[in-house]
Amino acid sequence: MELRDQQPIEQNRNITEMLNAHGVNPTKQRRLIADVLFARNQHVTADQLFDAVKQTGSRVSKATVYNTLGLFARKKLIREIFIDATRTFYDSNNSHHHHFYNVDTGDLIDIKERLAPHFLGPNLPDGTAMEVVDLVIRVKNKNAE
Amino acid sequence: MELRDQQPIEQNRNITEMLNAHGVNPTKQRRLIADVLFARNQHVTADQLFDAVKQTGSRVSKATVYNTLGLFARKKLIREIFIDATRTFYDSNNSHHHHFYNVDTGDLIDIKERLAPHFLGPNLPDGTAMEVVDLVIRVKNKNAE
DNA sequence: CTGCTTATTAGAATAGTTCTAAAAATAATT
DNA sequence: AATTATTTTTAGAACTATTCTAATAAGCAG
Repeated sequence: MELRDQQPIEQNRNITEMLNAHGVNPTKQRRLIADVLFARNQHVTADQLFDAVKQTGSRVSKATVYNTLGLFARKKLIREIFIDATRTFYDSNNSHHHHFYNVDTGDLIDIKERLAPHFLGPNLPDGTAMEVVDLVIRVKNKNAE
Repeated sequence: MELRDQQPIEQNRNITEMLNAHGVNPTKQRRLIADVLFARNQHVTADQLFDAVKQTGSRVSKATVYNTLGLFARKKLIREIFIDATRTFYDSNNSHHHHFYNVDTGDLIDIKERLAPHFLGPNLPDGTAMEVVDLVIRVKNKNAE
């Protein structure tokens, strides 16, 4: 059996290193959550992630899911995307990119191209530093009235 | 007395015309809400607006404030800004512009410069049309850790 | 007027998220 | 190893912004 096939172990070591590298104590629950979250690039709600972790047979409380997502976001492991008052997504891809949001279907899609104004930095309000640029392009279906 | 000084009446005519022009039936409550909302360029929450209307001595239910803000936003009289799960602002300035949000102070500030990628239009997902471009640049205080 | 549609209302209900206080796990110290 | 201190997790209650409900009121057309 090749190392390549031992995904879970590899993944797990990577995850632990990843958490450490971002100053996150890699506890059991955080690793369980991260395993599911970083299995692929995805946009998930806290609730979806809570269910997804349950699917794996592991048990993590909802409070921990919320705490962990908040922590990961603060530590820049993931990105929070606030679509509206009832839709907060967490993006397992923390790289600089932006999103389309289809208001008719609820789809949230990555934008590949770099669009955001990096050149804007110098014009930030006095005494502030850039935290993150959130660009969401809301689109609607053409057929929908 | 010059016409210029008769703000309320002028304002009121303008408001009514404005609502009509956007296909909004200018009912009494909607005019009351619009009077307060469009008195100046501002970012308000539904609750703040509810209170502000009350301050004027008029009475409008909270449900109507929510309904009206939703309607105005759909009709593009105003813009909704989703800062996070507990902060939805309504911007009485519906022109194309963007925002700084200071995560430490909660301040939401207009960005004067045009930054957003208009040139992006052609690359929208299949079968969709542009609705709105929401760009929020989150900043933090330099002194804050 | 009379009926028909639209708008408003108070308050209940909902949904997403945060809080609380206790238990459990982990780490540090003797 | 035993003890203490610190951090993390947990269940469930609490909270908050928003939406829903179902009744009333207002506006309009015939």
